[in-house]
Amino acid sequence: MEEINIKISKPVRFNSSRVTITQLADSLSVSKGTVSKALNGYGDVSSQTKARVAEAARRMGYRPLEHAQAIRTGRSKSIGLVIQTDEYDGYSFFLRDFLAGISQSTSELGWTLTVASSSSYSDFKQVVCRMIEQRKVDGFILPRTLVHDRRFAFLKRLGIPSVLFGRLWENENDATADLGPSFYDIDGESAFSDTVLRMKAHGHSRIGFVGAPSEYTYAQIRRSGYIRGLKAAGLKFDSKLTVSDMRTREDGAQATRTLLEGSVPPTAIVFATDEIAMGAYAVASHFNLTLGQELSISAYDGAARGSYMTPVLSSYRVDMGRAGRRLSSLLINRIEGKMPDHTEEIAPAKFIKGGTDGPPSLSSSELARKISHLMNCNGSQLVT
Amino acid sequence: MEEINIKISKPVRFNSSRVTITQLADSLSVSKGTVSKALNGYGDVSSQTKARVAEAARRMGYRPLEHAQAIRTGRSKSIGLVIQTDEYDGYSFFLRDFLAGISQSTSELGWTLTVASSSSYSDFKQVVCRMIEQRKVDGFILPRTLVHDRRFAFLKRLGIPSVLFGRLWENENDATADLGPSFYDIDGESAFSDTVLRMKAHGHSRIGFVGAPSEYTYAQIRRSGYIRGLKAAGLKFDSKLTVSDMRTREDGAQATRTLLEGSVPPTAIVFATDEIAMGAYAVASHFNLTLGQELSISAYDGAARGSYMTPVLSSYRVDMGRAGRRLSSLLINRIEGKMPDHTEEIAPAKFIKGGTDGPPSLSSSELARKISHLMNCNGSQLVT
DNA sequence: ACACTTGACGAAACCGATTTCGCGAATTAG
DNA sequence: CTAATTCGCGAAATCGGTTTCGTCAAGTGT
Repeated sequence: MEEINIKISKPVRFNSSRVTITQLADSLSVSKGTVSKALNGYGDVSSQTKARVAEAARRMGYRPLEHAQAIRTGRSKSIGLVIQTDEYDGYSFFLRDFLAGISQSTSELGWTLTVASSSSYSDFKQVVCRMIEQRKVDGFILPRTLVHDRRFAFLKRLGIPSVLFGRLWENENDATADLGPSFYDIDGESAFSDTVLRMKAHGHSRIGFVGAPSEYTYAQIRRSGYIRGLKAAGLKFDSKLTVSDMRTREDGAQATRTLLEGSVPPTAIVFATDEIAMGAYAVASHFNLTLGQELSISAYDGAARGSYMTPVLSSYRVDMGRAGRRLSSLLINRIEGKMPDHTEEIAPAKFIKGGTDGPPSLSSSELARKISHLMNCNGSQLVT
Repeated sequence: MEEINIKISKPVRFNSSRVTITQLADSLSVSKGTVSKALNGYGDVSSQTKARVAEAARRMGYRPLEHAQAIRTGRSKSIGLVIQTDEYDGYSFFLRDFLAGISQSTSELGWTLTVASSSSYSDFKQVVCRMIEQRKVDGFILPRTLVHDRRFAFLKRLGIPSVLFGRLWENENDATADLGPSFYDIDGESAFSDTVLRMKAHGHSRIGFVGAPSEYTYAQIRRSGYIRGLKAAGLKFDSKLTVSDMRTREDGAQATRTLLEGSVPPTAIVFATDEIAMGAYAVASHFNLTLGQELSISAYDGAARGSYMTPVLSSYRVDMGRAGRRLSSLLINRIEGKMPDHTEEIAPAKFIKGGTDGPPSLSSSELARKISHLMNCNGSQLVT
């Protein structure tokens, strides 16, 4: 009987240096089923084996191929973000920090961030369907919630998990045990309430408000903060001191002008966003009013946009990186079932003192007189 | 022989409404191998069968599951973008349009966009390796190229396709047939050359330049455009009229001041970015100079950032959406082999006339006199 | 007319995981 | 001490595709 040396050379395809579950199983002389079960915490494996497998996996640097997992489990370990190109370019200033926050936390948890864009609601639906059908993502982060947010309703109907940046406003499901969506939001209400109180403390008693487009939840929240502040300050709400649905700097200028030309004008105006507030600078300079003295203004925004102005706009800063991080881990934990279906988190905004608010140097009637005088002299052309 | 009716009820797992290749194959009574080969254009299938399969696929709305393809082919039909959080927040203004452009084109081609972020170069390497190892992406778009871009070199070494937004500057592989990276870029050189010529046409003859951080390719390109413009205008380069490596608005103010306090100050200054140029406003107001008359300035940026200033900054606008779209389709076509490995595309920037450039109302020496007079009176405190 | 290529397709292996199922050993119950 | 569970694990099916290989029929050369 002769001995034959047979060398079976497995076709060692260049495996791009990944360790597969088969290699790991072979090296432990167990089946790959056992390895899989051990790593996924089935009760089916002895704790001793579990430890051996875990140790070997760590040592060999094994990481399961998520594509392969996805085809069996239907989970892709990826979350989706659809940026909307159809809306006013409001949050483009914060987008970078927001994205960085999301992707940072996502990647720390071993997940992936998939970004798409949509130019309309029907586009949104299409994009989402494609991603879901292809199982590219397991859930979505929805930024910039609307009062009646069809996006959330749509995803909910499809059974796709989502978390919102911002709240819904409506209470459509009040009778049921349905708790509504999970969200992370900034406490805009307190910020605006505080702003009013601060103005009151400066000595203002006529305080105006210029609101953002009312379809956005944040617009409602900021407005109700303004009203809460008035109450707390013992001032009464005067609809002649408020304007709504402003969007751009030009809108803001127009609104400021409208308020100032009233018979009893406000000596302080609170703006829903920095963008809108920036319109006030042109009007103030047109009426020759020193901001922070003859007219006080304050606003709110996620970024230091107002810091480009002179004087620097008093405003609130939002930590968008944190928002992204929290939302991402909220969503992932929820998908993995590590967290109750319903979570709410509300973070404070941070006041950034600028030079545009202070004690009024003119009373409302003095201000009215100054303005009407200028109107008579100058006509009404105004460069924004 | 009795006939037995056996009803084999396949376990109809809820397949989330996807059509699988098996279903498609069954409905055509061919094997799934044939279907796959037909759809992927193998020569192994008769053109008649190909047509039948294609027709049925269309009719049934079959779309192969990309995860499943990925585990066999190693291709995930997804491109990656790593946004960098470690650099000055320069392009955050354009990020939204850029992203929207990328994802739009990506999605039109049936691909996906995966976004990650990194806070350093070594972080970048890690992030990239993870994505590659997991075969999450087939290639990368690299924004904001550096003169010596280690990111590109790194990916090239790994054999991962990439396209750059911006060029490299170095010519490291001149002797070889290596053509360097594919890129899309904006013709900043012409923009700056044109700006100098425009200033010359206004009547300026001392034209300064304030440059961006020299590690960025765009900084080199803009600077060389400035120099080309000087040559074309018949002016000679004076190193006392240029400053480099500026980044922020404060840097810009400092640079402006340095240039203006020279013995023969420039009557016009060209800034590499809007951000830097915005520092000039404070200096101009400090020295009581009217922009667009006593001092002309012009800049360049991807966004209308300068439009927040009064007067509006004369500048260039870049179509970031288009950049994103082109880069994405460039990369995808290249990965699919439909395009040569090397492609260059250079698009023009669009001049946006503001109010900060015009004929000089003072000569350089008059300007110098005015400034030195103010310096003697005012001391040198300057608020930016 | 016969060997020889070529064309078109099915069967089956494969990619890298998860999950079901069944079996033998160890443990518990009666 | 035997019967019934429970435990731990391997074998094999599965997910939805791609790719290799073998086969059989039709077409070609001499």
